[in-house]
Amino acid sequence: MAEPAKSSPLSELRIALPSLPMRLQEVGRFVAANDYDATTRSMRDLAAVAGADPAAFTRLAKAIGYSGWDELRAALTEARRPAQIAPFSIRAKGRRHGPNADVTLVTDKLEAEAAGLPRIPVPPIAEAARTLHDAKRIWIAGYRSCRSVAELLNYELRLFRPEQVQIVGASGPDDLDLGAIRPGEIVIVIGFMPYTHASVRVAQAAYRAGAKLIAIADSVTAPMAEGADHVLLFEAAASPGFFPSLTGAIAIAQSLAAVTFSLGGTAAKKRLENTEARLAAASTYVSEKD
Amino acid sequence: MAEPAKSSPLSELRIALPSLPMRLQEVGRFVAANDYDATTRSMRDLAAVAGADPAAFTRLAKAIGYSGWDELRAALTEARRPAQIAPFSIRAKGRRHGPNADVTLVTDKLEAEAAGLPRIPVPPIAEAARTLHDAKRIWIAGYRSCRSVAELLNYELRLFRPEQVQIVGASGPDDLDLGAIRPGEIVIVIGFMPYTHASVRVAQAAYRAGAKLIAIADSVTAPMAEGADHVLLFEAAASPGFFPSLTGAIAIAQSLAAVTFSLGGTAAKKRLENTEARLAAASTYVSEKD
DNA sequence: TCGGCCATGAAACATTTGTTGCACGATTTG
DNA sequence: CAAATCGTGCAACAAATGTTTCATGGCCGA
Repeated sequence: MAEPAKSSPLSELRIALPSLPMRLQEVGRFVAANDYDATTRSMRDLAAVAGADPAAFTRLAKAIGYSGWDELRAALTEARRPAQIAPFSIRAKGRRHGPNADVTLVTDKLEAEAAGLPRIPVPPIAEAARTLHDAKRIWIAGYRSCRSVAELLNYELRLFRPEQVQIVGASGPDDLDLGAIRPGEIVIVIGFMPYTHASVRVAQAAYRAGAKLIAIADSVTAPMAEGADHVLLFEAAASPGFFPSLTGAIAIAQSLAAVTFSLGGTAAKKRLENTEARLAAASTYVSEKD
Repeated sequence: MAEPAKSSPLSELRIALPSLPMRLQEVGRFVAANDYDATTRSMRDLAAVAGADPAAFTRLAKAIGYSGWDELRAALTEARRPAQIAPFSIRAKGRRHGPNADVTLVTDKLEAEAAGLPRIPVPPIAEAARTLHDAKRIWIAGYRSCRSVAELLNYELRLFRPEQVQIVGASGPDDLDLGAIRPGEIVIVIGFMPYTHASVRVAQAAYRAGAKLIAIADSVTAPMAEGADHVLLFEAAASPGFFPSLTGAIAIAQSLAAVTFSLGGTAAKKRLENTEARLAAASTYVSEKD
């Protein structure tokens, strides 16, 4: 059942790609990677650049269900056609229902989130980063959906501060880690309404241990923001939909990591390079090829 | 006066327009108003649509200083070519210093990310959500920084599809899960450049198992996007800073979950309520108080 | 090992492309 | 008023485009 999602010619191409002969795969990849040239330049031109036979393009088009290269190109051209600026009257009406209410929902969501990002107060982020820069040890805590933010922050910070950063509860019960917090260390807690007990406990533990606390939250009245040295605010409820949005929190986390890295100067850069070299040596990544 | 700013062929055209013969003015205006078609369709096609003589296009091109229509079109094509992703050497330069370079950095970052969100192609998200809606089982895979996206998606989907969603490698080696993938199931892989081998392996396993594949990636040429039934694109390199941005990927993940939930109708709502009730019973949340 | 099949590149094909020469009418100039 | 000039459409042209055919070479099954 269910259509194979032939939304764009490019997706049709991708779907069919693995089952094609090798040469057609090459050509197909080339088209996917250079679809702009595919729509503007001639088949023979493309063949010359791609180092392939012109006929391969025709065969590719037929292989994925078009009558020929011309038809494939026409489809690519239409798919690429710039969206008209919405006539405003059209956008207002018919929201919510209709055949593609989904698309409207997502569009609204993205717009709302995009609008929310510039409203994030920036100076506290820079200040918090300076605190992180001086820290000997950094604990990060986030629960439920905020766990994703915590892990991203943990990951990025560890790229250039490997031994000094860790997630609360990563290697055992939270309480073990909470007991290990020392004065002068830093605890970052991420959370928004409704707040989990666990995150509040971390915040309290930090306070009791004499550690500095950075709260990434949706409100200054959030329980984990009480007594925090830095509160970084984002708008969780800014976008439509049923779940609060984490886009702002992610943006903050990334900014925090970026500024902290930049404060680290050459030392941080060096450590990042080491980490990357290690990953490359372990062949974590797919090597580049054209 | 100096040169009249011949930045783009279109402005050259506009400048020369008033001094041209009437018919050429018409054609010139048509080209200016339909420059996308001018780059993609043939001269004769355009002439038919514009209701003009094909020769007029050649004459127009010569009148504004080009050797012929081909050269004008080439210029228009280049002017329209989508911006490349920053070549990395350029991105590093500039900014960097000054009293509050940090604040500037973050502000730029947030702005760039905000600008990137509306550029996310929405229809594929809605389509992918429909596929998810029909799925019996959903696997999610993301490695390194993309793990955070994978976990967020996993979390949100499990709120209303508890038994049907799981992260690849969550409870053992990846390979155990990869062997368990069945035809008709769905695999979601998140990744951007540089791509990890692990994510590519998951995508291949999905393909081999006959499962549907949804790729959330920064490019249609991403290895895990090959053969994917749906590719959801975001701009990882859109923002300044040293790490790619995951904001777009997070926004996509959230949108995907939101649409899938809305497709679930009352059944999904019911299950969400059950989950929330269970969490409340376990007193996960801090009770509201003012 | 043989025979059929498929993938692939080169060349020939008909079609379409951009261009140019020509004729006709309008406009300007002496 | 006549002659020259310019703007314009039409049609023929050579060049290019996309397609098809054919011969070749490799691969797999019998």
